[in-house]
This record gives sequence, C-alpha cells and structure tokens, in this order.
Amino acid sequence: MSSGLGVRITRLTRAELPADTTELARFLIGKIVVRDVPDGRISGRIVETEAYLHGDAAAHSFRGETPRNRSLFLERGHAYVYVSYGIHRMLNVAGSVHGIGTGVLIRAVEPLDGIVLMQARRGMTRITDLARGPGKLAQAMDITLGLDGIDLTVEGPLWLGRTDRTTGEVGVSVRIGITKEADRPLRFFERGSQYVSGPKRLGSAA
DNA sequence: CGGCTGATGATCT
DNA sequence: GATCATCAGCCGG
Repeated sequence: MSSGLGVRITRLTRAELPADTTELARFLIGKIVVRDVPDGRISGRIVETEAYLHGDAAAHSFRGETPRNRSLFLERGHAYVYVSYGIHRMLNVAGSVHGIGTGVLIRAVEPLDGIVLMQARRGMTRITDLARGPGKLAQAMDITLGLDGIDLTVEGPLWLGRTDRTTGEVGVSVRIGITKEADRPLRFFERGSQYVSGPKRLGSAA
C-alpha cells in the first residue's frame, strides 16, 4: 500500500488445509501468498491454481522422488519451488503426507501489498500483468530456489494467509501447458477475475 | 485477442 | 540428447 496499514492478513494453519490435493487447489483460490522481504511486504490474492496428483503422469512426482522434486513429498503446506524452461521459477504447495508427492501450482495472484516492489521486479507497471502466470508471479514476488522446502504455515519469508474478503465463484478447467493427462479438470480459478492467466475459452474472463 | 516461435538451462535418461 | 507445469515479441484480424 502506498500509505497506512496493508491488508489485514491472518496465517493459515496446516490443519485448515484440505488433505485432498484437488480440494486444496480449490480451497487456495481467494487465499493470500505473503512474501516478506527486507524492503517490505509483497502479497497477492490467489486467483488461479492447478492440482498435480499422485499417479498423475503430468506431475513432477510421477517417476518418484529426485533431488529436484523432493519438497513435493513433504507434508502438505510446504513450498516446492523449481526452475521451468531454464529461466522461470514456479511456486507450488505440497498437498499430501510425507512420502507422497502431490502439489498445487500457484498460477496467478491479484497483487495486494508491495505493488511498487512488484513493478520494479517485473520491469513494467500494468497491474493485471504483474503476476498473471506462474513465471511472472515468481518474478514479481521474488520466489527463489532458496524458498524451496519451507513451511508455508509458520512465520517466515513466505507464507499463506487469508483476509475477510469473500471469494467469487470458482471455475474449473483443464490444466495449461501440459500434454500428459491434459483432459483432467484440475485447474481452478476465480471467475471474472482480470488477474487469471490462460486463454479466454477456458473461462478466465467474464 | 488468438496463434506462433525462439530463447534458455536445469534435470533426468 | 530430449524434455519441459513459460514468456515476450511479433503478426494478422
């Protein structure tokens, strides 16, 4: 915010997170990602997610645990951050119990706090383009590999919260940018939000 | 806005 | 050596 207090955000507890990964992906719509950096707070309201499940050929965990995807196998509520296409970082929330690899990809947020910081990091000003897409989101919110594996339900540099604002109707579609298991309805988004990525035919605009 | 393409480098086979 | 859970830029409508 440019003046006064930021948005009132309370931290989510692990117990609040649905134990089913698909339910978690839907639950996270309207919740808040908070990134506390030395310069201040960057936060955004989640408007788009995708679930990646156990036994799902599109999931990074499908072929078992490796050094990269290790965090996916942590208990739900931990961060899994990885590098995509050699350049973009992606933020996921692990969704299952220790030893089972599932997760929710956070694809887009509506900027709340720290918009000036996001604009500086993104090198552009248009609010609707700051975090519309997982790579843009990570760049705007300074999501680094150093955050991989941290617990998002405790105090720290990156955590999940909620506000008292009500969430709009949640739409469902197929996931974006994958070829395996591409027909499963595992993408969730807030209908009508201007901050959602992807083609309009998937319902991203109203 | 939709469609296409090249960039880019970590990861795993 | 192949494979990407993407993006910016460019083009046409």
